[in-house]
Amino acid sequence: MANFSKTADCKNCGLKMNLFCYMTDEQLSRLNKERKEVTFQANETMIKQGGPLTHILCLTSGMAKVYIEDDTDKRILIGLVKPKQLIGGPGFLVDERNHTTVTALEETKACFIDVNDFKAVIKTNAEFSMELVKYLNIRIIKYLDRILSLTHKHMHGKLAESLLYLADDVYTSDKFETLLNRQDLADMSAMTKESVIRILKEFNEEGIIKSDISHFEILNKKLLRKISQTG
Amino acid sequence: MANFSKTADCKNCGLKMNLFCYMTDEQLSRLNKERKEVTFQANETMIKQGGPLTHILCLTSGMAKVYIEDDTDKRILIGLVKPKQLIGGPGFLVDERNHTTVTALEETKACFIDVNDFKAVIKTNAEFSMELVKYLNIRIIKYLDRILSLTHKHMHGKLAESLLYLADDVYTSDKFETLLNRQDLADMSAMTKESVIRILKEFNEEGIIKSDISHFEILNKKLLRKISQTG
DNA sequence: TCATCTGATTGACATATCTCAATATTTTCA
DNA sequence: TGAAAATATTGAGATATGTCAATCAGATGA
Repeated sequence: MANFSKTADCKNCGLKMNLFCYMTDEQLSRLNKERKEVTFQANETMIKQGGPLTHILCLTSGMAKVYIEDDTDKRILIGLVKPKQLIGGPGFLVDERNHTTVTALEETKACFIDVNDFKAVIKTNAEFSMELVKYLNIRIIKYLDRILSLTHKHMHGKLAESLLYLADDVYTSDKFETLLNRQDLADMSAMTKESVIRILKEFNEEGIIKSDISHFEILNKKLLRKISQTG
Repeated sequence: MANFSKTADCKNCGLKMNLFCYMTDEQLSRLNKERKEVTFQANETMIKQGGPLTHILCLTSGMAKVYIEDDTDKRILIGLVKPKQLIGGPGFLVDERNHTTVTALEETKACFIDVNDFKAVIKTNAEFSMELVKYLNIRIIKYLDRILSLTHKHMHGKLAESLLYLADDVYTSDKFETLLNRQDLADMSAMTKESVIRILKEFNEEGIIKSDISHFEILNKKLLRKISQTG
């Protein structure tokens, strides 16, 4: 199992930044000594909203989807998590509960970091604290953006935005294969799976994308961006 | 003009907490020496989204409304700010820009705290950093909640939620007078002002509230809560 | 290989919400 | 005070989106 490590490419990449860069060697090695790696199977729940927040998770392999849920069956997929990214934060120092549900999309490994170890680092490492504040602010900006998009954009715009997110931020390619199903795309875009299907069909007919069940290719990105912005 | 001060009642009240409690006397007095107080008239823009973030503002009197806007005229009112509360955070340590637009609802005074002074405190005061992380997490939880509400609730539920927010969090009374107009209520609830008017009328007819243009009284809070939850 | 199950697709229809225009009311300010 | 401007209200009609049920297609497993 891979150790937490400082990586060179993380300081300037927004949400993808690796907070561990800012830990001292000593802190990092303590974390590496204490942490426990766990393997989740596809579709397994890694974190359940409402449950106690005892650990922060850091993905080491695989991919997971992060949801917020309400009392009924309604939910929003707020993002996908990739290796090196942290999950399970918002309740930290607040109510020590999880505010998201995280599910493994495929076989996924994650390390459990005790929140107390995390606290200890904040207390003694101002550099790290600054980066954490930055990380949280990036998240806030992202969510504010999400509020605007999901409330004011029409279906075409919302779905276009989701596709761009997958291409640019998740799979970093305009051609990708995804494990997300139609309902997941719907949950990402705050619409129904039937609407997703209909608009995906339109996008295909208009030559904006080329997609089958799990394979997507963006053919006219400029137009897709425009739809995302004006939609 | 009142100085920043530690107040006894702020440690356990979520968003209303006063971060200054966690500063050392020295830090607080430095902040008090450096800060500049400015008076804004009603409807004046205090912070403009997209503009440079050079200062964090702290309200000392009055009230302000916080919006997020997109390229078109669409916007969401994400909250009201009262004295002692901070405004203008999200771009801090990220892109040093403002991500919200803040407008004075009435004559409002605010102190400008240089972001560098703010940074200096984080660097040297772990206790304060912890509280800042807590504060940001509370905000994240709030926004996640907002995403769910605004995307999945129907108009009745969204408006009920807005009214409860005003009564519980802003005016702390089930009977209140507000400077918000119908458009503001609409922007808060992600709907049109016409819809706000129609549903307000329904709520009045059903005896759930009693309202005229600016005066509101919640008569059946239990039902309003139920509408907010199931709506 | 077939039966079964799950997810994708399609279509018809219902409805929540917005748009726009007309009117009424309130506020502003000369 | 009265005219003008801004805001609130109402109604009719348009439309975006959801709902539900039927069908299809691919995956799974005995």
